[in-house]
Amino acid sequence: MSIQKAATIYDIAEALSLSPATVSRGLKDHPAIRKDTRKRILDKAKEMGYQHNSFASNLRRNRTNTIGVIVPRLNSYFMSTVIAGMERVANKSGYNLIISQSMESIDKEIANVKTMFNSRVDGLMVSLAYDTPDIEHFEMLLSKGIPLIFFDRIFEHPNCTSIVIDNYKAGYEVTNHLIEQGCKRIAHITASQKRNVYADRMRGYKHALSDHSIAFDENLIFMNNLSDQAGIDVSRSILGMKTLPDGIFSANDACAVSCIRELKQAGIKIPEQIAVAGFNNDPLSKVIKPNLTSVEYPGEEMGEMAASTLIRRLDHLEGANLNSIVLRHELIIRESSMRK
Amino acid sequence: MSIQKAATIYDIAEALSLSPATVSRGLKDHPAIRKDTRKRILDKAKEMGYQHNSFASNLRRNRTNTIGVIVPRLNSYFMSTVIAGMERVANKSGYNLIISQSMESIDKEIANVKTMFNSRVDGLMVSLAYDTPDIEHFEMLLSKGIPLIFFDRIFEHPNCTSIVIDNYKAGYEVTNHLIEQGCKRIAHITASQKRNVYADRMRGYKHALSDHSIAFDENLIFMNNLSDQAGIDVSRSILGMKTLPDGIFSANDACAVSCIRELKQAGIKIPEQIAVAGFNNDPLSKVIKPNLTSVEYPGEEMGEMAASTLIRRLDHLEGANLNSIVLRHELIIRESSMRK
DNA sequence: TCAGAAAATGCAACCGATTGCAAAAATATT
DNA sequence: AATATTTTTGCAATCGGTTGCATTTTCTGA
Repeated sequence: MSIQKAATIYDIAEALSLSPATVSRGLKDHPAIRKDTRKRILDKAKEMGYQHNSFASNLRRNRTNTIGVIVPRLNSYFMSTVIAGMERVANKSGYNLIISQSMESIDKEIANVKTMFNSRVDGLMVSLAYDTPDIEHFEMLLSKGIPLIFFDRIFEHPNCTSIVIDNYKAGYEVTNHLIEQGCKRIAHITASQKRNVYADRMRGYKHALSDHSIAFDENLIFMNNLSDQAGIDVSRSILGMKTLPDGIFSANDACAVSCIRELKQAGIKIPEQIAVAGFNNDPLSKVIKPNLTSVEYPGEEMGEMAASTLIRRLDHLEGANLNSIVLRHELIIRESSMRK
Repeated sequence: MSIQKAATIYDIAEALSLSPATVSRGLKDHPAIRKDTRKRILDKAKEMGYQHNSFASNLRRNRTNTIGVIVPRLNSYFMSTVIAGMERVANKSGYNLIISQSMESIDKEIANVKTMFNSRVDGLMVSLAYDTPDIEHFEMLLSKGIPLIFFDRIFEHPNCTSIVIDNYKAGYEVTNHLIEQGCKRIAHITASQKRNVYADRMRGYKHALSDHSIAFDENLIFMNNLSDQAGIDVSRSILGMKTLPDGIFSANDACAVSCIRELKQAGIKIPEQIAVAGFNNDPLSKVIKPNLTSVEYPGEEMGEMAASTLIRRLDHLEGANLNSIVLRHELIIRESSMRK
């Protein structure tokens, strides 16, 4: 296997008796280059198999054309959908994506930010870990003017754009729907209240209860990591209660699904005895029997929005100073909560 | 927001009346630097908030510490699991991951390879698109000695390591199992036979049939993109057949699941009338009723393997010249195929 | 045909870290 | 104390594009 050295603009310049400067300009669409000169350069470049060296370019221009992404975990349907959206937009605009996961740990998140910073990303898109208390660890980026965008699990900050859905409203709608179906004791499964997504949904839940004069009951709140196992644990707790709840609102679908399975196994009728609703509209929700009521949540669009907002900002285009973008959401009512 | 300029080794050198060369060496553990000098350098670096500039370094060393990944699609459970594994390993070894998706299109795949090449990735990990006919578009990497690793959807090549499972054997096992459950007319849903994963599973299917003296029937083969919709289409075709098949082996779970739903809706009893098996052990398989028989497929491990093999090769370590790594798989038998 | 304007190209200094080799400083040897 | 060794440090070139400004070439119009 012969390893050939890459052709540079110097090689092209020499071959055409031009200066590297002219070649550099010719390779882009710099106006001060004659059309035929540009053509000669382009042809020769192709002939010599020239490939642009981004590092030299980055070094000089102090830009990397790389965008960092930090997410809690990659292996969820929602998150991979978001990333797919980001990738599409970034790629179209000539940006690369560097992706890392915090594994829901603040320490790993801090380490990731440092890595991103050292990699000189042009901008960063972040969805926060469960227990991240503040965003001090992003200060090094902000102080250097590197744009930071939060999506889904956000943190309010004057210099950062956030892409979210209205979690409060969605939480309200879900709870309201369950109440309308006759539920009076609605359990809520949620996660760290440090995160807006969970805190807001909970607020919506509480508000809907109070709007229907239902007293909030601390014992009906289950706070965990929303995993399959957590769903099983919650179900067991529920089954051990003197009075069963008649509704469950889970802050994600995975947990709701494993609840349903566990409860069904214990002979509980869904939705007759307990109506269940989840969140995210994961593919699972259409497969579980009974089909799971959930909130449709535009992951791909969220990713696209985050990326295009960031890129607009990087390219100094207009309309990039928004502080918050709220995407639509939709309550999808299915059998798991329908008592007619 | 004040934007401060980054400190460079020149700044440190000046502050300590040293040369940039010494600082550069001091920042690493170069043996020819006195301990106390190194300490002074390190301290000053921290004090000045020095951050290593990888671009200058990359430019000079002609390395990027970046690994490219090209996958057909990001938004599947299996793929995001693979990527999670890769990310973990890469991150631990100080490599970044640049990820892009081919959307199952050869043209996009070619474009992605070019981007990766221009980004000067140190190595590339690829799972091929459906209809990629050859790997000519990777030649530019290979001729430059850039390591290329295929995983899952591979292409045999003397210079490339492949990470796979034994798809032939798995296909055989699934089919054999269905036959043991009494199936005699087994439909097979698969995708482009250009891809090893599908061709091998099909070979296993055929071989199992012939080992049980069951004639291969062209009409029982459905070739499509294995999407939800494809599953629905296949189900309709099946329902329109004079003689129904009594078994279905789908090359992925998503398609198997949508088949089951469609068939159940048409009143077909699963597994009594038609036994069904999928592939991948997607979370869906444990939720669909009846639970879906499938093949467990170690995504995370595949990702870890691909990344660690590549990194070993980049670091010129031993044991990195393997041509093929075959991971374990396991047939998980569930209700959808159990006729006792 | 020639001055002057406009267009095209070239010069040379960057960007910041790396590294072979030379030079200087510190230590050891006689 | 003078010389030979061993450690440390510095010089300067290099990686490959980019870009402000100067210079050359081409084009206009009188």
